[in-house]
Amino acid sequence: MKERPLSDLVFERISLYYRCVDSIIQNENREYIDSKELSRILKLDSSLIRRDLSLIGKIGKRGLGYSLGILRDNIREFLAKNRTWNVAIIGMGNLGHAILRYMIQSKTNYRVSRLYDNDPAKIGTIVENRAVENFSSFDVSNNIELGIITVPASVAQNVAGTLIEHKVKGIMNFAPVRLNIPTDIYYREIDVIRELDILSGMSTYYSL
Amino acid sequence: MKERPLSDLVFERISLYYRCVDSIIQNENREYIDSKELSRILKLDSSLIRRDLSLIGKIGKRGLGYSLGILRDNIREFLAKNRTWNVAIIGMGNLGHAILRYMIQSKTNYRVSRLYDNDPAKIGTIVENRAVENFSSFDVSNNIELGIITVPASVAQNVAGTLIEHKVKGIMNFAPVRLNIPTDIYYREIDVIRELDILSGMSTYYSL
DNA sequence: TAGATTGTTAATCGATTAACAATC
DNA sequence: TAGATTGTTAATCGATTAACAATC
Repeated sequence: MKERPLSDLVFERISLYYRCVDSIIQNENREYIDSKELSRILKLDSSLIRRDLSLIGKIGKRGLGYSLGILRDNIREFLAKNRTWNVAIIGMGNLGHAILRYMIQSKTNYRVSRLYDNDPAKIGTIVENRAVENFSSFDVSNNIELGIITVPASVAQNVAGTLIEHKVKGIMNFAPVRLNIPTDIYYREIDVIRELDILSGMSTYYSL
Repeated sequence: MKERPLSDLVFERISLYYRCVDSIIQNENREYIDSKELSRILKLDSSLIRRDLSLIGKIGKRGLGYSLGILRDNIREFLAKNRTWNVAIIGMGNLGHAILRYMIQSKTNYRVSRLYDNDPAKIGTIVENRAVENFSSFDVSNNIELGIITVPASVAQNVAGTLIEHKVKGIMNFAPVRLNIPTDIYYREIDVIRELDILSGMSTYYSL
């Protein structure tokens, strides 16, 4: 494995460029966009955008900017969005349900192919055409590459342990706890309450 | 208003300390924790933790560490979690519903006091004891301080415009689009698909 | 007191921005 | 060609880490 020459921040921004470029292609009929306009839309320095994009390749045209189509295709390849990724959701409470439905309607390259829970009342039920399975039957042969954890905080580390054993490539955790994940498995955490704490904290601090 | 001496990163970490300390208080019966142990749990340098906490006050005890109770109380005050914040959710699709239920069950200092949508079929329905209101009737007198946007990307900026007019303090946006928000209103964005893109992008890049 | 850990300043590191030669 | 914008390197800025005096 490569050492880590690119920080998480770079991937965060590149995924942002993708979303932005894709949206422009969907909504406008244009050929090119330059780093100055991307800078205006995304509020990032145009130098930073050019440097980030140059990591993907020399995909710009000097004097013109970036072809929107070429830009989208190259970022898509860089982010490995040209293929389908199999995703499992572990924890079929409200949040798990909502994420499942959201992902179905979003029509992305992520396929939620398995649903898990450990509640006997939920196991075997069908949600959006998928049977909820017992998490203890989680297996490599499922071909799951990404796991979305939507279980309570108290059991999230255990769930992560199983995902790690089965060598998923990435884990997205919605439980309000920092999980211990080996560095070769990529990890993201989303905590809505913490986000609200940040908003209320900043707003209070700066209004004093 | 103060200039911005503290970056968003500081607030992100302080909210993390709160979650961690609160969880230890709930689950263990201990008096003190030191920066070295917090460092181990959160994987942040202990110097950074001490510097962050010193922004809140001289709340540690040299030789001993930090009293968990004092630590929690001080962070709670710093983040303005000692009082209830009135929150509105705009967009009562799957995600809006899930967030509402999640927030009710989490028993936090955030009260979801208003629900909005613009779909006539939803307006007037009752969800978790709250009537869904027409967003065009959104009003300052509602006393809403934080808005959670769970509408489609195409209308998110419009919704934000109304929230801005009514001077909410903070906006949390789940729509996959970067919103234009004045700097005196605090803004956070959560995009599940982008998070998956980051995971798959990092995992692919580093496995080459 | 001796041992330990904080609070804080100085040093380092890494990320962003500015500048500009290359080139479409 | 002239004008414009990229791609890239050097300069700057800001965040993190190391070090240590203060002190519980």
